[in-house]
Amino acid sequence: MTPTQTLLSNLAKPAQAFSKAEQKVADAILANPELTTRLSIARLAQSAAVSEPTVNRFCKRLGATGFPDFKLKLALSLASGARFINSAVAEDDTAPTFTPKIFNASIHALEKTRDSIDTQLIHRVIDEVVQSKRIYFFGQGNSGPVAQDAEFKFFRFNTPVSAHQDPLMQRMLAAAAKPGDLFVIISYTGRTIGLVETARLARDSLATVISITAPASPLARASDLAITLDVGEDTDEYLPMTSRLAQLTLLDVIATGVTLRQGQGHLTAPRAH
Amino acid sequence: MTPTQTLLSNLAKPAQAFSKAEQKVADAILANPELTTRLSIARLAQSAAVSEPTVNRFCKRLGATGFPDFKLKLALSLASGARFINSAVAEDDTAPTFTPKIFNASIHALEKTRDSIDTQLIHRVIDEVVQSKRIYFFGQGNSGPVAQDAEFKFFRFNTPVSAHQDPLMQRMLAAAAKPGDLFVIISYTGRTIGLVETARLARDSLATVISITAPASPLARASDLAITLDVGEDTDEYLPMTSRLAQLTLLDVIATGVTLRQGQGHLTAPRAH
DNA sequence: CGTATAAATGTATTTTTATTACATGTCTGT
DNA sequence: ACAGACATGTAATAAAAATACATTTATACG
Repeated sequence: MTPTQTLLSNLAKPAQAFSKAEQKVADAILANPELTTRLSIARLAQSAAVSEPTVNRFCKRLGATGFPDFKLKLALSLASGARFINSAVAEDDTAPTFTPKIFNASIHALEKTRDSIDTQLIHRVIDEVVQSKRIYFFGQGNSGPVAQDAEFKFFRFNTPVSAHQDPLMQRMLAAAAKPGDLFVIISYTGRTIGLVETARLARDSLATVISITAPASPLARASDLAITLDVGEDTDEYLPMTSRLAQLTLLDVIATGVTLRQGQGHLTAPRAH
Repeated sequence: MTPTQTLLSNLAKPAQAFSKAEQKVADAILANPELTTRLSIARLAQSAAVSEPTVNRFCKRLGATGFPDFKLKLALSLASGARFINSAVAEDDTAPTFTPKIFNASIHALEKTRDSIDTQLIHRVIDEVVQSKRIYFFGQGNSGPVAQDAEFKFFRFNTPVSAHQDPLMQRMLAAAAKPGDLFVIISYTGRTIGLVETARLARDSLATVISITAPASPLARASDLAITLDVGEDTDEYLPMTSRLAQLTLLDVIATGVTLRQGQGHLTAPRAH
């Protein structure tokens, strides 16, 4: 998905073994990356106080075929907000520094999701939603609020809808499911045993199960349709989960799709609170 | 914010009064925009079957200073998915077209929020959170799930925390508040009378009230500290609310700030479901 | 319908920009 | 201190883009 946009982050990495002159080039670029994308090799060389071939070699070392290609990749990496991505929140961060980092992490998660969504699958999910007689949104833990948010969103349609966070209640509802019921199960990991069993129960009762979960997870396999979100590893110690946002937006997409399908419009319902 | 990235959309617009040769150029670019960003003016001219100066003039007509600048802007507009930005969801949209639109709207909301956040205020909010003995998150309707999400997030800290969506319960808790209690009230409009009264009640009981709400709203005025989010007008008929995402991310920011302040780390708590 | 005029497009040239080849310098290890 | 490798710069070459200008094509008007 996201291509070779590690450029800027590579640049900033202190681990990079740059030679003296190359470090000067890196510094000059970092001083004003935006500007650099519009500079000629001669001007950049001048502002870094090195020769033109040094700049050229620098570009090639970073994986570009030449200076113009480098500028292109730099511009791309700037556009995608990559300057903060990968930049973990550190112990010594303060509000002005970690705030944009967290927002950028969220933005990045949405961009990644946007670029990896299978729209054909979305189409089929919308089909199922439109055809269903009853919709249940299930989520546990962090995904609970997401399910509840979905309930609010889908409340506008004619189909009865409810959200449930309690595992026991989920299980009971799944066991009592009827054909025409649609269960939308939201789980980041897709490995919560209770939810997987609930999905199986619901399918055994001939209801339809759609999950929003991790690729190749047990839950995904146990579902009729699985929208898989690979938001990223959330490896970073201080960065909070961004998966919720992707899940929420995905549900926005589905709700919008249903609205359009029904041709009756009006997601512009009252918007209190 | 988002700069002059209307380039691609301008290109595709049939209304554009291009001359014959220029239309050929536009077609050639549209046929493969990605590739075009790496082409020389000579090659593009060749593939469009026009002369090089025609391409150059074409670029200038579209607001670029020349061909390289044009390529740069084109690349930027591709990277940011700008082909969909500004484009409202329309009746005849299908999954492949409205999906990126909705994601872009969400991304845009986060970008806007990121760029308008008062980090000094965030700093003070973090102070309050750290000093509090007890935290309540209140939200009604669409903000209910946000409050609940916050509860999950703040659960990791030592301070007792709970989220409440029921207006009556909110009111009761506010009336029974004690100094050292912190009420975080989330409301998009900031005009829900119940919530405003709840805020007053809590302050009368000498508790601290922080709101995440609309600028210059009654709730903002009734709070000790108000983080105001002006996400935008949500004017578009089919685009769903994006404010929740901004609220959620903002709470992420605060939680991260608290974690850093406590110097004990570990937002990397178990991440099930 | 033809001519004048303006607009559009192309050709040839110049200028700018990027790359390459090669020479010089600088560091490393013995 | 010196051989060798590596880094950097100088100068020449090649490529790309922009410009000036010529030619063609369209348009308006008598």
